[in-house]
Amino acid sequence: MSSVADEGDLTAKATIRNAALRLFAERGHDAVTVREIAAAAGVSPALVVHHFGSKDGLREAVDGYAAKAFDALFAMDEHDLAEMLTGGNSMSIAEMFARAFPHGSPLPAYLRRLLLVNDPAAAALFGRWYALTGRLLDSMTEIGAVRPTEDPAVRAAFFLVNDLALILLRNQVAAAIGVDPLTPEGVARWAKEVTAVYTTGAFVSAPRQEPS
Amino acid sequence: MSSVADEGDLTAKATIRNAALRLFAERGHDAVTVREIAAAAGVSPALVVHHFGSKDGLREAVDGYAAKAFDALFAMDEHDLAEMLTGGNSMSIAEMFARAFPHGSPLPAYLRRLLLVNDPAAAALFGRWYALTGRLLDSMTEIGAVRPTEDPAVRAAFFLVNDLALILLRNQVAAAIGVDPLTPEGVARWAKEVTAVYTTGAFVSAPRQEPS
DNA sequence: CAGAACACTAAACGTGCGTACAGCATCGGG
DNA sequence: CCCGATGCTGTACGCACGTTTAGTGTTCTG
Repeated sequence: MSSVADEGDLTAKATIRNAALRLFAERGHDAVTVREIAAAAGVSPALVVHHFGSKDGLREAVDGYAAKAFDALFAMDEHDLAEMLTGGNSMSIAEMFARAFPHGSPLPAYLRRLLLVNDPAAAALFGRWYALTGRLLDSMTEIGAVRPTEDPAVRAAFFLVNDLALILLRNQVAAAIGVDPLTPEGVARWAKEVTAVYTTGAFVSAPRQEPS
Repeated sequence: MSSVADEGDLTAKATIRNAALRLFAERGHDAVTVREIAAAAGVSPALVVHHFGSKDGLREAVDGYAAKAFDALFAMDEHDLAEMLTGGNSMSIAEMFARAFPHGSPLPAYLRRLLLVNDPAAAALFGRWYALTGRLLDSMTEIGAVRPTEDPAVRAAFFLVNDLALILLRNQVAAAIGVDPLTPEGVARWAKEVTAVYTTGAFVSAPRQEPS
């Protein structure tokens, strides 16, 4: 009853939404109770229902809020596309995540939930990012910055999936290489190696492709 | 009461475990009830508790079963390591998944769940696969099949993560490129493009690395 | 300044959950 | 032949969940 003002001057509704976003991202929708969300937001459970109609309504509100945040990222993406083509310093989705969301933001983890639970909203997001990746690679191929390929669909999916993998497996990668790959230091170290592989390759030559 | 024999000559206990594995993989532990598992296995809910003690006991049994399946994959991995080095036809984890698990197996989806919820078993699995990837790349570097890198830790993580991403984002990739990447046809198409990028790169040159 | 609208709470309700318990067949060993 | 063990079911219990309801201040508005 006193921690409503914990998050600055946010309204109680926004506080509830933020608490739900964080808890949903950490543990999944099913594992979080309305009472927990209310406690985390410092309000009564009934107020959650009062503002959002039901737990599922809250879920939809959180989904919409996250989608808007990701769309903002997407718009920035579109805007920087031309700059990327001319400037030459490419930027991955993971890099944009690291830049756009301050350390500790629950949004990367929420995206992970969405993608791995086969949420339709995440499928739409993936589709848009896939289309963008394809367009970007096409443009870069036209200007000679990227080698042509027989299978541009798979190449675009490969690039996108590699990028998202860093968000999906963030914790495991952090444990493996000793630095969180979504921090500025981590993303720099990661991008350096990835750029090297994407530019010159890693395998020296291909002795054979398929045995039979 | 009659579908116990639906899965051949399996015992009821194994039938329950399989049903739980499939349901857990599809919808997550929390979203599946003991009554659903029992119905899917064609037994009474009480029998689930009788055989596994509790829902959590069932979860542990399923985890152990899945871990054994993944360990078998891992052993095959170790065995094929030398062959890979000499034969030259490299094999990704995703390829081994496609080979080892027949179409429709719930195990890929279960691995996805394990990684999603930051299960310690999944962390251990990731750690072992990461070590294996690092060893493999080291060996291949020694014999001149892979270019040396300043940051072998990140390179190993990059390769592993790209591989796992195909399992994690299987559905989205299937929707994007029009073929399930964990089927023989899909994995062949995917591997061809990935090998090309890993061998010759995709970017023509690197104009700049980091602006400031 | 009356009164509607709004933000919010305490308490309770009904449902579906995991689980416990008692009992019923079937069967192998003394 | 019996009898403990095993596999399995029907029923019921207690609890935690999402949600409802009734009510209390507090704030806009005419």
